[in-house]
Amino acid sequence: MSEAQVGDSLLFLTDEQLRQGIEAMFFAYRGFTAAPDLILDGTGYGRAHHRALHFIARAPGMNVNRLLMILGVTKQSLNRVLRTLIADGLVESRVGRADKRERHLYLTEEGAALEQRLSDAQRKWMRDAYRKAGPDAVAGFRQVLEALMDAEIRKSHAALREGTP
Amino acid sequence: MSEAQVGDSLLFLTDEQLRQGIEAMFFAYRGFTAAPDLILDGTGYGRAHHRALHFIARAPGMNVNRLLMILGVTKQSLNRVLRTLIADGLVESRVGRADKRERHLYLTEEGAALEQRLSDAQRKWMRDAYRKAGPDAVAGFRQVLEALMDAEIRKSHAALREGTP
DNA sequence: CTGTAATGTCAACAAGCCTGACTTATTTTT
DNA sequence: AAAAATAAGTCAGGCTTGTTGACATTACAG
Repeated sequence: MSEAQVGDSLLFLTDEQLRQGIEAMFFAYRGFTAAPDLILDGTGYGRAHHRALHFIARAPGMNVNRLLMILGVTKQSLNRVLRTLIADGLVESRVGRADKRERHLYLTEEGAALEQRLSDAQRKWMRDAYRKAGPDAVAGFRQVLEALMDAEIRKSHAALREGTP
Repeated sequence: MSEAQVGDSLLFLTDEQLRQGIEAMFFAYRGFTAAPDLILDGTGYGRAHHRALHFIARAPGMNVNRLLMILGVTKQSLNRVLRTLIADGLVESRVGRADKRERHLYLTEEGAALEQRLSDAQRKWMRDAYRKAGPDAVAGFRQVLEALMDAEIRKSHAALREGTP
């Protein structure tokens, strides 16, 4: 509590301020997933499917192992999701050229269409929030989020932004 | 990175920038919950228990209905969590004075101790991120989070900051 | 006394995650 | 060429957290 407020930009780090940040993160994440969840309700898919679609759309041709690392789940868990998406014709799995053990993942037209709907809803939400908060706030937002990721996760994130890992 | 600060203040709203924000949110939330999850692993409790403990600690004497609204789950789901916490002596449920139908929730000493451990870990994570990002970034972060919560959720959050709803 | 509200309980079920053990190809190493 | 490692997939079983639906208890209000 009385943590020596040396006037020096430490004042905002009270436990109370931190707690408010934690709660804001909790509520914001709920708001963040609400829009796609609504769409998914009608489809028979869930958040896990959404995440897979998102990252396959993001980096088409990604192999299963890399997707596994990005999502941070077990292959059994991912496989169940992927199996239904492939069976339903939303995702296509192609044998690797260089290494035939690998399967490279692509969205079909139908898969891309669903991903678009989900993505549009979520981006709209994000865009509205960004507009309300303004560009400076957005820059700060991104900085804090980056800092909140741990080192390993940040790598996945960086790899996605570049072309290839 | 090359974060395109062309002053225009609309340039950052490209789909690509929004998508990066969405992904950052996804990864950051994982980092955000990682520390308490580690502690919970040893205890036999899960995130649902953590959330209940958090909000009971935050507003001692809160009744079940209010906690229900804040958490946004069904009473059956919360009840299971609450039942184990009460049975294990981490939470105490007292009959309301004014309205004896209500149950008011309090942490026991043991409950407060666990909540502290969880809270400390999460606050440490948050504090480190805040420090890395700096005060201006934190202000922006909070602004965007507020905007990301939808109206209903924001009410829950506001209710917590005041005394009574 | 009756209707409504707040709370709690039981049962059944699904999503989504996990571990462990194992198979099938294929590539790499020895 | 044989052995080891890697990528992917599969089966079986378990856990947590969420859902519905049906119903009981208690207490307040008219």
